[in-house]
Amino acid sequence: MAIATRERILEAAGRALSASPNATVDAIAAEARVGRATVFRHFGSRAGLLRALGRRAVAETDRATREAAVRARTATEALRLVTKAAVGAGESFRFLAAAPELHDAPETVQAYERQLAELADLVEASRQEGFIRPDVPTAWAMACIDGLIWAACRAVGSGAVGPVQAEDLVWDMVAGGLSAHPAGG
Amino acid sequence: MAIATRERILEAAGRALSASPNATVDAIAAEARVGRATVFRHFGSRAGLLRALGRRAVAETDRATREAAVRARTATEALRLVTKAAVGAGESFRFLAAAPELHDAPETVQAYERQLAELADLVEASRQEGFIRPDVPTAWAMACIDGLIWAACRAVGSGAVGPVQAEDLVWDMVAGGLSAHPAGG
DNA sequence: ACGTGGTGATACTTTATCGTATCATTTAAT
DNA sequence: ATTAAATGATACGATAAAGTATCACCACGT
Repeated sequence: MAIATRERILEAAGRALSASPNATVDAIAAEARVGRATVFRHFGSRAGLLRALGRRAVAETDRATREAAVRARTATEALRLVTKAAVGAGESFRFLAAAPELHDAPETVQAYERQLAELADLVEASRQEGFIRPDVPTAWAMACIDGLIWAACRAVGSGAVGPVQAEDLVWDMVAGGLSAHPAGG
Repeated sequence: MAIATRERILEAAGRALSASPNATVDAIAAEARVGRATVFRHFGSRAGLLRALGRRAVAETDRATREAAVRARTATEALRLVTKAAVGAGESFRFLAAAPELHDAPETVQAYERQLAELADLVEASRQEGFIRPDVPTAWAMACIDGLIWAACRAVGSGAVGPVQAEDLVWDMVAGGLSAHPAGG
């Protein structure tokens, strides 16, 4: 059951760390119903566990992004699908942004920056299609999307809105606030 | 120079903790150009320092909110002024939301919840004035405002946008995404 | 000049958590 | 049934940070 155990630890770590970013290995092991030693056997160290979580988040985001790119016929539609996908998946690893351990993991940092660059390209392309308004800085558009995804994840987590509704609400905000044609998408 | 030292420590703590939420007392003292012992003399413990920061944030937010309420003639205008004020001041103590030490400080938690309730009242009143659309849940409106303030603070911090521009951008998003009359405010 | 209060520096204790080692126990494959 | 691998429990050592105690120093008012 090596693989299952490993996966169980990763998911438990996600839960524990999003509840409190300084969760100890002990707490994570308890959350996973696993001995503390097993965590070290699988990941070597706490930092190793964090790195594994980072890799997982990057891979999952890439998968969702690729799927969106395949389905979408316009950049704007891709932007919408990517945003929605991020709302759905974001809650699982959104806490990683606050993990100082990952700032020292060049692998994860590079992948994250690549994803940001891809998102910037998407925003630019959507602007070319006339969706994003010319007067909105790309950096601000990206910050907004990020902040709204964050807000949606938190709202879902606290039960204020449902998971499916949250995706629509985020895109409504993006379309209303950043677009010249609020109805579009 | 007791008062000046205390204030200097508080501001240094704000900088250090927003840079990395686990900053040690040692790092905070260094940032304040102060001996580590002095920090303990003034605040007793690390948790005491965090509590003092929390009280400070609550007081500052209250002050800004009251000032906005005095100036504004409508709830919508008050919402706009409060939002802008939060963008301006938020960067100083936004990191406190991630401080687990404060979740155990009932005083700060209560004050924060009171402020959230006041914001909810403001959103409701603005809805009555026809600004916030009827179909937007109040909880989502508040989450959005929070997320956008967060985004603006980060964008300002990274230098992507200027501090004054950020306030306008946030309100543009709120007006465009949550309002029936995007021009208003 | 003198004493007082605030400060810096330093050494020390305590505590929490990481990480390692060990061994008995369970689980899965053959 | 036997064996190898994975696991749980536990104990241990190492380290980093919190918190305490002490002493020398400086600034300031009288």
